[in-house]
Amino acid sequence: MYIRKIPLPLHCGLHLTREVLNGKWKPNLLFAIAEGIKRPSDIQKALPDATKRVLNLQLKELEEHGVVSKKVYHELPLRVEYSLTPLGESLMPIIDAMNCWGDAHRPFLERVIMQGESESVTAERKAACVYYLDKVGVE
Amino acid sequence: MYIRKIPLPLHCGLHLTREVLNGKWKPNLLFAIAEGIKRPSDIQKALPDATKRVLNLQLKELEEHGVVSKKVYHELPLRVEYSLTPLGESLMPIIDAMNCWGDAHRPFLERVIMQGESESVTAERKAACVYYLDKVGVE
DNA sequence: CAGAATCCACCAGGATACTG
DNA sequence: CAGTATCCTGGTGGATTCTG
Repeated sequence: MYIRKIPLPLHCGLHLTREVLNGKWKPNLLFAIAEGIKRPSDIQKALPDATKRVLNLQLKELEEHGVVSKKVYHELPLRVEYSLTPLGESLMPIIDAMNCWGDAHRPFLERVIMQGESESVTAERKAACVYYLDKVGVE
Repeated sequence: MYIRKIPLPLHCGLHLTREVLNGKWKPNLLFAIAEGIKRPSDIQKALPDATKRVLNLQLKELEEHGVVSKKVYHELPLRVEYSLTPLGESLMPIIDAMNCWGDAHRPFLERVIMQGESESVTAERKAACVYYLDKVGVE
C-alpha cells in the first residue's frame, strides 16, 4: 500500500468533509448510489467519462471513510452491490444541495468557468459577472 | 495566461459546484470571508498553513467564478478587502453544512482518515467503522 | 501591506491490458 | 461480471524570492 509523503492538513470540520468528498467522481458516486444505482457495471454506465480504475479507487476510499458499504455476492456471474451507510446518508443533503446550487446557476457558471479556460478578455468576464450578480441581487 | 490541456468534465450540477469549490483552501476562504475576515493579511493569519501564493490564486479563482469580490483601496499602506457576492452568500449554507458535518463526525473521521494514511490493518479499520456505524444507526 | 515570478515535488486520474 | 497492474501526463499547491 501507499504511504503519503505530505501530511494531511488541519482539523477543521471543513477539511474533514473535504477529505471525504475529495475526488473527481466521489460526489457523483454518492449521488448515483443514493439513487439506487448499486452495481459497478451500472455505476460505470452512469458515469461513462470515468474509468473503471478510478471509480474503483474512489469507491474504495468512500468505503474506507465509512460512507458507503460494499456487499459481495459470491455467485456466478459475480455480483457486487454498493450502498450508503447511515453516515453516507447523512451526507446526502450536502450532495443534493451542491447539485441544486450548480444546476440553479448553470448558465452563469458555465460561462464563467469556461472563460477561465480560454484566457479571454477579463473585462468581458467581469461584465458577465456584474450582469449576473445584479440579477441575483434583485431576486 | 494558462490554457488548460485537459478539458473540464461534464455538466452536471455536481461538477459545476465542484469546480467552484475545488481547491484546497477554497471552502475555508469562503468561510473566513463570510465571518468578516476581509483583508488578505487577516486571511493569512486565519489560514496559517496556506501560502500567500496559493491563497491569492484561489481567491482569484473565486473572484473569477463570481463568488467573492475584491475591493482595492488605493491608500498607503495599500488596503484590499474581499467580500462575498450574493452568489457566494448563496453558497454558505453548503459550506456551513460541510463544516458541521465534519465537526459532528470528527472523532470517527479523524480515525478513519488517518488510518488510510498509515497502511494499518484493514480489519481494525473495519471494526472501527462497524462500531461507529452502529452508533450512528441507533441515533 | 499586497501580490507576481520561478521552480519543483507530488499525486490524481486517464489509457490500456490483464486476472479470476 | 468485478477488479488489479503498469505506465504516464498534467496540474495543484508548497517554498522561496522579488516588486510596488
